[in-house]
Amino acid sequence: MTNDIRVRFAPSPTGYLHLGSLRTALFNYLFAKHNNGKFILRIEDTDQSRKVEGAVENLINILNDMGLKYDEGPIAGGEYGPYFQSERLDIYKKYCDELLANGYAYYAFETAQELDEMRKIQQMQGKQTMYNRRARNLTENEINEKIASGVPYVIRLKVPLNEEIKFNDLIRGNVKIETNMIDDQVLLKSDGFPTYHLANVIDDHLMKITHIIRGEEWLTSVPKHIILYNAFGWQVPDMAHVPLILNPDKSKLSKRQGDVATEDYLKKGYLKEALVNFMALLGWNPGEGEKREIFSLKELVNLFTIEKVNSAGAVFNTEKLNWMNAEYIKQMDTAKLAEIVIPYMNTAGIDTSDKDKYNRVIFAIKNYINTLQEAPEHSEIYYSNVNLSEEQKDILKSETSKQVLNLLNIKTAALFEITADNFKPVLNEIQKETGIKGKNLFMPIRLALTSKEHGPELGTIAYVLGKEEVLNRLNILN
RNA sequence: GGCGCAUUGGUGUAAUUGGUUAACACGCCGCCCUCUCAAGGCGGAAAGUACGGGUUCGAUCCCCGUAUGCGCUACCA
Repeated sequence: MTNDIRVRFAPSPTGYLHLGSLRTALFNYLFAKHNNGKFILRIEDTDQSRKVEGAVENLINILNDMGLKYDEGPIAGGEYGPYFQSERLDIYKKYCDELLANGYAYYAFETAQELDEMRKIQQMQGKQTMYNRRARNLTENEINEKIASGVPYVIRLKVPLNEEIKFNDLIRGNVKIETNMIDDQVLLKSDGFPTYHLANVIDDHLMKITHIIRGEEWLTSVPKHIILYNAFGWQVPDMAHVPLILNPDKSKLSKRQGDVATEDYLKKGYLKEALVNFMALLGWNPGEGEKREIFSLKELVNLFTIEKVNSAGAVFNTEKLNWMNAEYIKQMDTAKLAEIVIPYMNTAGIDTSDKDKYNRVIFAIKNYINTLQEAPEHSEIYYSNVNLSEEQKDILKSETSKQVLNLLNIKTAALFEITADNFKPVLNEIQKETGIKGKNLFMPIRLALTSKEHGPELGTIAYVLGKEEVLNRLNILN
């Protein structure tokens, strides 16, 4: 690549990784890796009131967990650190002073209450709510006096009036906004911390970010950023605003309508590979006749281009996720599956210490589960005692049932052991010898072995239970 | 309210630089397999591309308007 591609994922540490953020991170990662570029993690922790303990560690862990390893960032380090915005305060201050000196920014002294009132009045008048830019008219003396007497202040962006800002979004094409509609955004808060707008422009430039890929919610603030880039005389990076992820009712994906944290889905037993695969296809696809749906991270890296990202929001469809997760589970090595399912089994009170049996259980349930969390319920028949209802007992009391079960008992006892495929022939023998077939043959056995009308084929059930347990369950009936 | 963005079956998407019987996947329905439930195999219903105007010999694709949805409208990101 001629010039090095550098992108960043810049979350604020909220304590968990929102699915929308996951996808933004994923797209950044895919774009970087596809272009042999660098993927940078930067922590946007400029809001002191929203600090969450341990959030950053968690974020880093989950990102790594998902396979989205960053090249530069907290802990990993890099040439352009620090990667915490809270540790870059002096940098922001310096550039802010530069803006002030060159007339691109100005001091303002309104209190939060005053601004609230201003907005309320504007609202009542049906006007657009924005700062009325009145501090632009303060004289130098007034400003100096206020600062000297310790009045708290912020620094605002002096938005050029009566202009039109145009930019080209890699996903949406041309976008234009009148500067008169743009607020004189606060750049530096009264606590000395920068706002997102200031910090992100400075950091992206200093960190040599070439492409900004972020959520659609930022689209309307791009002009503010462009004004800043221009004020500094910096080149504006390319931008791509990815569509939002939506609830089934098309509102923005929110907690109220289900889980939104990546961690929640991992906990529920969705595989990270499946989750990544699924999220990638939300708002993006390789196009051009590509018929596959299942892609590894590596394949995604190969195929990903920003131009193929959609511009409309995408509904998060849990049913498709379930299907995809089931696909990954089916393809997974059984031993590996057995291992990662253990915690789910143990929480559900299933003892997995008999490894031989446990592995047979996993083999049997592999095609039945969409998520790891569903494993215990499908394993129950192999571990819990048979518990028949009165109705089921009646079925077993019938003449044919007795005949079948007695014969099965004898024939099973005669087997050295039950294997994956020697039980079915036994059933065939019984059918031949007794003339009983179909439901009358199989259902009594199914009930005797599991006390359930539904389940895997009997050969599998018997194999999982093993000879001893099959005989146990048959004998309990007597 | 203002500004911005979006709009292909229920959902996710596809459709060479405007010309296709509008394709694929999930879901749904049916059939096969089968003792049952899944899985798997086969097939089906489901959009004429939000609506209305243009441009064009011809628009899912280009332009305008309307509607709807979403986003932004903080000393939050």
